[in-house]
Amino acid sequence: MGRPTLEDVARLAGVSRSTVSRVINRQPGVAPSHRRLVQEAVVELGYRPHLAARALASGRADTLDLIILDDDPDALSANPHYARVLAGTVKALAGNDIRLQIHVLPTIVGSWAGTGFGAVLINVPPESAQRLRRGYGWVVSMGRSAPRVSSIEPDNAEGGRLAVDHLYRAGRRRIAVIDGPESNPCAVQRREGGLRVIREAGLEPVLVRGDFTFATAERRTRELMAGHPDIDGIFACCDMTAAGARQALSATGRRVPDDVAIVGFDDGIVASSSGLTSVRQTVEDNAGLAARMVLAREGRRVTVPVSLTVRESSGHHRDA
Amino acid sequence: MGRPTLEDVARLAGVSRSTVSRVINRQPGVAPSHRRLVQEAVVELGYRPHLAARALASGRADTLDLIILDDDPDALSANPHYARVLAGTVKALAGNDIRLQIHVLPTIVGSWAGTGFGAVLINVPPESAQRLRRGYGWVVSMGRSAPRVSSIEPDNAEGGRLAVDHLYRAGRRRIAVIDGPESNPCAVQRREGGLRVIREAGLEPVLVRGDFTFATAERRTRELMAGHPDIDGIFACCDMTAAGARQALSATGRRVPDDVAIVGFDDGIVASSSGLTSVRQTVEDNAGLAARMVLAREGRRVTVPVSLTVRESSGHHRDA
DNA sequence: CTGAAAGCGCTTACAG
DNA sequence: CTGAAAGCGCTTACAG
Repeated sequence: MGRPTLEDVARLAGVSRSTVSRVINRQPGVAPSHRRLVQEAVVELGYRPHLAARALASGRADTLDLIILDDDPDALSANPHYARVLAGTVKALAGNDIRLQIHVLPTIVGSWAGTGFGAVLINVPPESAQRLRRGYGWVVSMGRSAPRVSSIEPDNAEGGRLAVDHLYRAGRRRIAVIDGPESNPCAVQRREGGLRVIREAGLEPVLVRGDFTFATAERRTRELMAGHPDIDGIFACCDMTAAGARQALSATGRRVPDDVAIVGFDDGIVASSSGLTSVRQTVEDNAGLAARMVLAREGRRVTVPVSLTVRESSGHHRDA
Repeated sequence: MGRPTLEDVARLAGVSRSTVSRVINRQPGVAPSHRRLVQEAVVELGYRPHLAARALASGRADTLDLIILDDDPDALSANPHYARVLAGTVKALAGNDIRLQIHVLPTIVGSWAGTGFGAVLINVPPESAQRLRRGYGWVVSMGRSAPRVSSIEPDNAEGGRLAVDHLYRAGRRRIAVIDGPESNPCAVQRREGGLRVIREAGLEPVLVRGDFTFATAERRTRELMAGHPDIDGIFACCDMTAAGARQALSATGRRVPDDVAIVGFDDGIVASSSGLTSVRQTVEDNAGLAARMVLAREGRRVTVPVSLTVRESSGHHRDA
């Protein structure tokens, strides 16, 4: 007999399809007694709305959009950070019969008429996020955004502090910070958190401009070590940057961590598979929460705690 | 005025909606003259089918399923290989208005009634693939599968040969191979390709049982080096395995590549971000091709060439 | 607060 | 080979 329909629920509850529809969609203006009857019928039949039908009737799609701003069209495979976002979103949507529409774009042009439930935004600058919010009705940004845009972000500044504090405690006194894109609030907060600790310790920070890519980090670290051969600690504002820095150090004959200790940020696969000390952020959980916030139309700004995972790159002792 | 509908096309072409539907869906039994009229109208109006409506009317979904078999529910973020598959699929589907339904499961239980266009299979053993093929109507397996299941795979045996040959040419004579799950045809072929080269060189191979995970590789490599301290080269059948091996070597005081050279397989982010020599397979392209094969109902078995990317872990010389 | 009815844009027997 | 018609499972004015 196939899956139960609205009609089945209506019949069992002894009301009209309209009423059932209203209850399902949490619309106001339904007598509490009817509401209860419908809810019971839904449970009894195990009813779940047919999303394609809803999409057709309502004109909106049964879709959650994931919008990733990145110049690299292959970013999804090149940057494991996105994979974590995707993983978290997929997990949050599991069983919900909601489809994910993934967009990887270099930039947001014009205005979008989002046709689905809404969108989760990655690396989208505040102004664009604002526009998308209007087009979509509902968006949640990963990382702080414009005032009226919901967001969820790790405690970036605290992460920066943890990283540099760790380097300092390990005895490092010439510490460089490699930051990320100036347009990325996360990158800026991490840098500032790190720089503050360096200054508070009475040290002179060395700042290197990064862009969250391996290649740039590698090049800039070579330049850094040429100009400041006494650097003994590096805080990189993401793991890819840390990996690039390590590559440059190794290529120029420095030992890690003996000569230079490195701490990254993300604690993703790049860090865990290569012994990189890193600030841990729960990307998967954050993305899952963002997705759920979109679906539930929740508007708020969440900051998530971070921690430090210590590995070999900052001097974790060997066990044999 | 909104997007054009079937009705609009029918009116412009001067035929019925039924006829238009038949042309759109490439069904036989339409007069060539009518077919042309419809096609012209489609182009003129820029008509594209409303997939939710089609899904509702036909009972099938506008969806491509991606089925990943993995014991780890977080595999999507833990293993960057899947991210590459996802990236390739998303790219192939871009602009097609087709949604991706992603499933990460420990095992395939019972029979599935696939409701969408079909499925791309990752790590699905032949018998299950066979069943899914029936349920879905159309599937394509990443990696060789049952006789009647279409597949696309890298030239695994050749990759194994390339890897070991490279170690041999670098002067390594005590070479170990860490393989993958016995149930995974890719893993088996890589191992056999590598072992053959070792034997052909008149050497005695050392085989280590792996499972494509970092943790197992780390543990087994410790055991390996305890039992065979003279090992000077390791071919690991995937990058995660290579990373685990390297971790174990470093933890037990061996230098890479000076004491032991390592070659992995995949050449994904784990390899490129940490100087790991690896056999390159074009996962993204392969996955994209698989997706397109499902949509086009193409049935064939494709083998894709591989190559070797040499980095520090096998003795690539330093540049400064 | 409630329901009858039209309609979303397609597909698919069915009759011809 | 073709078209009129029913129907997929919902939503949403509209009237009451």
